[in-house]
Amino acid sequence: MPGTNPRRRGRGRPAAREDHDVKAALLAAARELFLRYGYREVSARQVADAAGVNPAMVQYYFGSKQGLYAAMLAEAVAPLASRIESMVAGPSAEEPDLGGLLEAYMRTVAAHPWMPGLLMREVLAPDGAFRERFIADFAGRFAPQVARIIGRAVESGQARADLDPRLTLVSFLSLGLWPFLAMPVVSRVLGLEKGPAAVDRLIEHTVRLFEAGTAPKETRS
Amino acid sequence: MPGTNPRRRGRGRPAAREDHDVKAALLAAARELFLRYGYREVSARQVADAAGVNPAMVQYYFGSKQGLYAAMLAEAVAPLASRIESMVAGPSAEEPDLGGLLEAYMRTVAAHPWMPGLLMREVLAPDGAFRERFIADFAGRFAPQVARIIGRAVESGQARADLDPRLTLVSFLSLGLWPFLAMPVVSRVLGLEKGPAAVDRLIEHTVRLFEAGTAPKETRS
DNA sequence: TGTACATCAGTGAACGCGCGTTCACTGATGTAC
DNA sequence: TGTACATCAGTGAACGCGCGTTCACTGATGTAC
Repeated sequence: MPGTNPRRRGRGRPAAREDHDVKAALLAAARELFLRYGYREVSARQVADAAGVNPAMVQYYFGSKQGLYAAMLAEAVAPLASRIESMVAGPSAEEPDLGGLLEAYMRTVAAHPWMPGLLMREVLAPDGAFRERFIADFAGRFAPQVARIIGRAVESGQARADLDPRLTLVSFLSLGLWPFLAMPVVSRVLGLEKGPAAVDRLIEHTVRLFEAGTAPKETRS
Repeated sequence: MPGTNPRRRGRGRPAAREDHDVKAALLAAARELFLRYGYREVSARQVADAAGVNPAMVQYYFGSKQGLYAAMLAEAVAPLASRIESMVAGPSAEEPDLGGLLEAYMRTVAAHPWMPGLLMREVLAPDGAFRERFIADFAGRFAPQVARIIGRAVESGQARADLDPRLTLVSFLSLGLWPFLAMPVVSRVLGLEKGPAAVDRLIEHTVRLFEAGTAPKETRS
């Protein structure tokens, strides 16, 4: 009875087990490794090892390493995209609250620590494989919407009249994103603490700076 | 006369030529490729090809691919470091002008387009090979100095009293660095122009936003 | 319910390729006499 | 100045390795009768 001997090398179709979903394990491992270290830095074998799975399963389930990455990315980004969608489509559209929007944005980024790194890698890399798709699906959708919100704030007198909405969006994104990326280094170099309280303080500081920086000139509270 | 026949395969010590400095060619090619695409993305063979040089020359002159990268980096960063050194040690130390400092910082970055990408890659990569050295030589030296300048501005009443100098430095760096990194994408998504005039406008906008954002509350010009 | 068999999930070895690096070797150049 | 030779700059082929991917094969599972 060679087929039923559990000591035999694991060839042939393995017995079904509820706790062993190869595809999901690959996706989870891919998420953990790719989002942290980037596509090029991680080999398909490393992902398979981390998932406890035969390397050939990458091709079996996803066609290629790129296919696995794309599937993982879609899964990871989808909830984020819908969250940002609701942020920019919410009441902000009617009566813009740039400070509130910045805070919501920063809290979203803080809740998804892999986001700045991913964005940097995809935005930055002069010939990243997923750059175009990322721009089309993500940046291209939300950036103009937020720029319009800022424009409305300028028109309604809630923000400084000489503000260029697009440059202000660049400042908005810079202030909200980069700090999270730089935090590990900054906290070492400047002795800043980490943890949720530090994140709260960073967000509070940043929102105040941005609000003061964009407030109309002659207004006082 | 095999040795003097120019058609013979190029073995043996090549005749000296003034216009052919192998080491300098490697450094130049390394600068161009590594600073643009990053260490891991570029192979030593690619650098050698770009330099028009035998791949073994990487080991011959620099010991290893890492050695070549380190030599290139030292050469590229040295003038930049001294420039920043003079910026933070200049009159800013006595009577701080944060807006002026930000403008000088941004102009330096704009003049060295590879700088943000390099910083991102070295700062970002969770286990980049040169991360520690970079922090020790660069970030660790200047960041505390600038934080001190900001602190002095707060004490002297030139900046808002409730400002945390370290968090303000984070905002300072974010505003000054990230836009250059994101510019290629932002200009596509938002239809921003490129070129020196656009850089001027970005810097003017950013300095104004930062100055207004850090200005004391009750002061008016 | 029992049996025959197509399908299905997965294995494990191997493929070709580019990588960083090594190494035996070459002939021009510099130096000593 | 001429000659002998150590040194020096560089060549070109090869090394072992990890990569993404392919492929022949296996035996459990699902289905048809």
